[in-house]
Amino acid sequence: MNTTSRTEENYLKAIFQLCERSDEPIATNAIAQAMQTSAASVTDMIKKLSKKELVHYQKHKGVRLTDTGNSLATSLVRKHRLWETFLVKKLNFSWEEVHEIAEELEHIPSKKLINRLDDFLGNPKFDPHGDPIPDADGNFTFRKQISLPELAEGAEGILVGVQDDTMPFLQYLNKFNLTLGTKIKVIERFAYDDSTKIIINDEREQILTNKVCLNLFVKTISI
Amino acid sequence: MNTTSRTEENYLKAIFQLCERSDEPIATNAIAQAMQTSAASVTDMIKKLSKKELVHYQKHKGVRLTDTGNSLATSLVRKHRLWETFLVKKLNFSWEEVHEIAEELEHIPSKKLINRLDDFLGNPKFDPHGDPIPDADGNFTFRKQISLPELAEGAEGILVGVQDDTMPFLQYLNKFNLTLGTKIKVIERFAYDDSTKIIINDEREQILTNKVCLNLFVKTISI
DNA sequence: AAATATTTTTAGATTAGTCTAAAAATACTT
DNA sequence: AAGTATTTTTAGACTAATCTAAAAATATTT
Repeated sequence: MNTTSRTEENYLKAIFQLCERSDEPIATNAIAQAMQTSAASVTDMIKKLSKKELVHYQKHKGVRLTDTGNSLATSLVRKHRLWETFLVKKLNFSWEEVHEIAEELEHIPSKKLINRLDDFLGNPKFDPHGDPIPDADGNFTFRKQISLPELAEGAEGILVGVQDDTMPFLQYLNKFNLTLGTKIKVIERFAYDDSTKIIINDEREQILTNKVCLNLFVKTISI
Repeated sequence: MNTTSRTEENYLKAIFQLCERSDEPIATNAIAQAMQTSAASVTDMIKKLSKKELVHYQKHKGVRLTDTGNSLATSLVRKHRLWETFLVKKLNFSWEEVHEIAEELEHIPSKKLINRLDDFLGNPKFDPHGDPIPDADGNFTFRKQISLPELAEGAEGILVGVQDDTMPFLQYLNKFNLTLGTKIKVIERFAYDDSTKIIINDEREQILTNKVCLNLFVKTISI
């Protein structure tokens, strides 16, 4: 049988996501943590995926996705992000609450379904979180993260990282609810003192000094 | 745990559907046939569902759904039919090809999702096959089948049965592609000879004699 | 009502995915 | 480089859902 179970799919996706940040092979323990399961279970599953040639694996050396494994995982990400877009744009869900439902929907197998959904949504390039949606061939625009001062006036972005990761700075951010994933819209830049007026999560206005802005990385959203 | 697995859900739905046509308790074998599995597996599952109080069961006496079992099955039917409607009305699937996909989608658990989908579709009362869609409380209009002459001019129906089931008649119907599930729209009735002009599947016009019409049962569609 | 046929249930095995506990391999520390 | 700590793998067991084959219960026929 050349079919993948829901569980196998979830493992593939977890590995895919762990690959995104590093080119190193992925450790058993890292997968166990991501999947909320034991290292022993992960080893079992890795062997199975390896036999199916979905991952490259040598004992004690971690795993990498094969090309088939990678394209399978990419198609899961495509489905996940298209369904999220559907939930937000058509069913009026807020973009914090869609993840869990999309985790389910992404396992619906029909290729025709997902391509029709893609068309129905107008072939969006990015999902409501600002993450790129792979097209039917698995290609997607990599959107590099930029620092907040590079974000144009009027543009929106998602907070995805910080330069300065010392406690005082992180505490400062927390005070203003500037947590990872927060949506930031640049309202205006003031040349006088280089400060920037933003709106946080479409709700609250806030002024940030240039020093703070330089330490924030965002991904732009263009829906 | 008060949660039902995908497999349990499929059994409940099968039992529900077998209940629809008869008030008798459902036989193990009937379920086995519907589920394409062995009678032994059915007995195992029945015991499990009985322990969960989703079915009433006595050995060798067949099963019935309990109230909870029934409302669970009803909510599956609701989901199935709403997703089918979505696929046909929004994603332009033809209504023969949606069943299989809806079999998957009906297991997505979120109540909020299905209610939003219902609203998005304009709270339809019937699915593309003409079957009634239960509302959020599990109530649905029972639509009795009528013979074709009872269907008003301009109205549409789905062919669901025949009175005369002799070979010559069935062959006659086949020649005109009047198979079960065919969509029939009444264009005009001619008093002169009691014949009826219909459109078959939105495609082909056809004239039927009264004798033929009297032998056809349809369910009306009101979308 | 006895014999036969059918249906349903039990018994015991199988597979996928998981677990814990112990063994083996690798990595770190001094 | 030797000893300790950590990570990974193996071994063996568990659960859900299934299977086949045999036993038990019910239904049908003569």
